[in-house]
Amino acid sequence: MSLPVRVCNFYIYILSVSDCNQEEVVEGNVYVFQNFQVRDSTGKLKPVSTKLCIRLLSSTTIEEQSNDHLIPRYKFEFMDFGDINEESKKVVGDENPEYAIDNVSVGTLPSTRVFFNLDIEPVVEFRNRFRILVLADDKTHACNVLLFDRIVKRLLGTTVTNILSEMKKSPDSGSVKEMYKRIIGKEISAKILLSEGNKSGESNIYEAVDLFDPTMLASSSGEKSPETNTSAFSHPGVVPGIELFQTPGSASSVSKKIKTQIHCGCIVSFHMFVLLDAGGIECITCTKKSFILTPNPAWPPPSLLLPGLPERIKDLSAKNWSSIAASGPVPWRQAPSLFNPELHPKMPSEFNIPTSKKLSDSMDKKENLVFSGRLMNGGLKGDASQISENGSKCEDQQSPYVNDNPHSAILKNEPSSPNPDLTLNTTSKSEIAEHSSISVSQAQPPAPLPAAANYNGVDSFGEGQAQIGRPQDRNQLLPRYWPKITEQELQQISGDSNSVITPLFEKVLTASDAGKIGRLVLPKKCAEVYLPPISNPEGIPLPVQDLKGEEWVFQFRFWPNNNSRMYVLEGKKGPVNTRDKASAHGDSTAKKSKPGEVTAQHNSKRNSVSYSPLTMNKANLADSGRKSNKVVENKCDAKVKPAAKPDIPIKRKNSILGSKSKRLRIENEDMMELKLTWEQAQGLFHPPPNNVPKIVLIDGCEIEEFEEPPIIGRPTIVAKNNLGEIIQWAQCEDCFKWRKVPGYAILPSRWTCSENLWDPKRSLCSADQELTLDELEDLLPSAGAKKMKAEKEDPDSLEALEGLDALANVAIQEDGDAYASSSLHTTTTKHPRHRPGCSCIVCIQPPSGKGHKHKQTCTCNLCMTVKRRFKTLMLRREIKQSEKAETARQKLQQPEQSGDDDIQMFCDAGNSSSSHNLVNGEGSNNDQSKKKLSNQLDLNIHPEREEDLSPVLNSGSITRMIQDGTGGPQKVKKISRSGGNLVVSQPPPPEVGVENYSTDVA
DNA sequence: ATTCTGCATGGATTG
DNA sequence: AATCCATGCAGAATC
Repeated sequence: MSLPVRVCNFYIYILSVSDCNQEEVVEGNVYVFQNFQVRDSTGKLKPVSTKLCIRLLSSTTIEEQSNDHLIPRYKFEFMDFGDINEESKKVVGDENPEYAIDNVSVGTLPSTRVFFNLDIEPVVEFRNRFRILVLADDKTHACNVLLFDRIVKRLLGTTVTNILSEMKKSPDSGSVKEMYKRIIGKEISAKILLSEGNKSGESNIYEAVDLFDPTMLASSSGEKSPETNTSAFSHPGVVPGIELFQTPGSASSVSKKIKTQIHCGCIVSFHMFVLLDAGGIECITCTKKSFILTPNPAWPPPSLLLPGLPERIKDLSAKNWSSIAASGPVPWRQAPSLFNPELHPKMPSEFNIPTSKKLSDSMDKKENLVFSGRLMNGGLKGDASQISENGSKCEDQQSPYVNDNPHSAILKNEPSSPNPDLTLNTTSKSEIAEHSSISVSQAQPPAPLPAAANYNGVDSFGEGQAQIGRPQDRNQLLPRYWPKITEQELQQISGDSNSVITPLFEKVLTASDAGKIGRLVLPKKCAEVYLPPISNPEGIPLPVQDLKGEEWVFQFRFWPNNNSRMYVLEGKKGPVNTRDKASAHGDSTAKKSKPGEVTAQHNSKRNSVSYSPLTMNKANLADSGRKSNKVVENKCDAKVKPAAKPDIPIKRKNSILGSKSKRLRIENEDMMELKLTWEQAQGLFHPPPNNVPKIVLIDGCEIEEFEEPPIIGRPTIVAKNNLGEIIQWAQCEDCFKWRKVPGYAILPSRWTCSENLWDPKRSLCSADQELTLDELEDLLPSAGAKKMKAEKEDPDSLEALEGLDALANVAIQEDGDAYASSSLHTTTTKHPRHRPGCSCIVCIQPPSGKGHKHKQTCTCNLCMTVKRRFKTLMLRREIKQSEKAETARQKLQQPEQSGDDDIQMFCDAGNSSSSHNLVNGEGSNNDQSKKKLSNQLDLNIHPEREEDLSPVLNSGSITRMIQDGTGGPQKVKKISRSGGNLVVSQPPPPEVGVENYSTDVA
């Protein structure tokens, strides 16, 4: 026995241990040898290429050094098999060349005691090189073997290395084909190690531990081919082929593959063929041609789904087949057992073949007809009971599954049981072609399936409606991801198209999904089960078709996360771009198609508040996958248009509050505040004053489009006074008394009597209410009654209304609570950003909610700034707009004309109360007026920017200033609220001549 | 300054 | 305890 022994930092080997107790010497351990001979090495078959060896004597002492970890345990010198085999031929005498080869070969052959750290790159490369995959044939048509170089050398007379070299030199050389011809049709005897399963008849998968060319090694092998009478490659319609490949990762992988004829002259590579039902293999191209005719198409091969195939190939070959090499010649069927996720728990997923498990399970019970199913390459199954030849369980063959995919992890623990669902009573081959790729994948049907259920793409928990497919493996998903779309909805979606939509999963969009970041987190299992497997974090483009047939392209990718993956859809291409352009003006559209349904388009990259289930459908998966990579159809329940930024079609749901996420779980109080209907939410928004909406028609829906952003205010009851003028009745937040305010007034959400600037007599809660109960009742039917009715019908409405106030209040107070209490209108800011050192009003005032109320006489920096700016503003405006002001005054004298709303509004306000006379220009010395104005002013206003605004100083223009928080003419479309069940203040009508709003209602 | 990108974090959920 | 995943965040890239 020869053992490599490390001596003085180089390796020699022990020539003889005959006189020594060799049991003490174990390969891989470190010993201290004493009293031994050193001599020149002899012989050609030696484990290390050193010129010296030692000879152990009876006096040799051996002491193990168990704790010496500084000495490497192994040293490897790699040679090509061909070279070794060549050398082995030169040896004579009692040196057994086979022994030599085995002794230094990789894997777990009987005489091999060489173990590799499989993670070492050279080892991986070595193990993946120089082998030939041969499609052999026996009665089961399911015999695939892997030939190593030594066999190849015997069969072909040359090594795989030489073949590769020749291929490189002359790719079109016919010599390679000639070489193939020499191997095709050969009878090869396989040395089979019968497992217990083989003996009992439970398994027809045999492990070939060695192969022999009977013509060359007949004498050395007493084995007889089990199928000597069967033409090894005689299966009709299948021309046998071989594939020879080298480590793809070592260089440009494609060029290193020797592609060989499979049939009909097609060229395939290892990753591009499909196992035929009847046995044998077929190239992808031909498979595609005949796909529709085959009963059991698998998931579209990755090469069809993934443009970025090379990465997959690389991983596949480098990681998976390496184990094949390690196990020596084994039935090819078993090879993919290396894909056992248990063995490669962190290996990126390569295959997503949900079919494999099911088919494999079933076929296990069918004498391994598993391979008669049309499986994609790799979708194979070995026998878990297979034991490596040396008696130890081959660590690379433990898994019965081929799936090297973490996707398959979901399958690994599932019992292997026959599945009656597998009965393929194909009623329509075309349907099968379109369905089976996913539907067959269900390992455990969610409900007992009818015996011999028709497998036509319609599973049991569908209603059997044609054209509506259901994924059969949804149990792999958490229930919350189960598609919940109804059959009717599916039918609707399918519409006239002949496409079959199979809902795959749904996900309720989270805030981050719908956020402007444009990234949708996919549930891991959903992604791994239904979407093409990806191995590269960059992912793959994933075309998604929306309901209108427009195609989107998301980037389906992942990033590492806690030793796992986080799958996301991000980015977009396609129709969204045009939509972006179309609405790239900051439009914010809210469209009401019908009550309760809203389509929100908000292109300004603001967060959409829409949360909706995202249903991923698989429509014509197989077909689309082959033809256009159109893999997944994205569907939303509501008729929605994709929001600009999330780029995910979304629908608005009434509530998102059921989310499992704690971050989305809002406290009860907040829930109440947010529990409002669309109409109620709309009621919060007051159209910008003096802003005549444009009516636009979108999809047949009238939409009021305003140039100004809406104002969030307190709902009021709109009525008319005895003069027919529009007024509003507002309820005090504190005393609940109703106060009359001008029709144009827009009140803050938390409005109280003290803010009743129009009627000082009733600016205290102690003042009596103008309205009698009867009058109030008269009013309520027109407005409040609706509200009350709504409340009666929906107990939540009251809460919702309260919520409205709260929401409005929040909105109003957001930018400065110090002013909210005394402000008539919410203020917004044009200030783009408040940087450190900014001296704007916002920045110099205390943080929101912490400021004190500023009295009229306050001379703090804030107030002085307000006054100063206001004064400057007024001066500039007065000068510049003097002519228009004159015109305005003229119009003031013609109250019935409402051509200049701003002036009207100003005059109304000015005349409505003697205490609220706004002053033209410098005349704004009335404290209260100033207070009011200051409260209404955009505190960050830049007078220069205001010059193009409303011409004169008036409440309307001021209001506009106040509301113009975003600068330019940002359009805000507001849904027409006519007929809404919530009466809110209407856009301030161009009322004129309202002398005194404190006049009692007639 | 804003957006994009990749990753980290930690609560929620599952096994 | 392990895993999922919603979201935050820092740095890079881009506007």
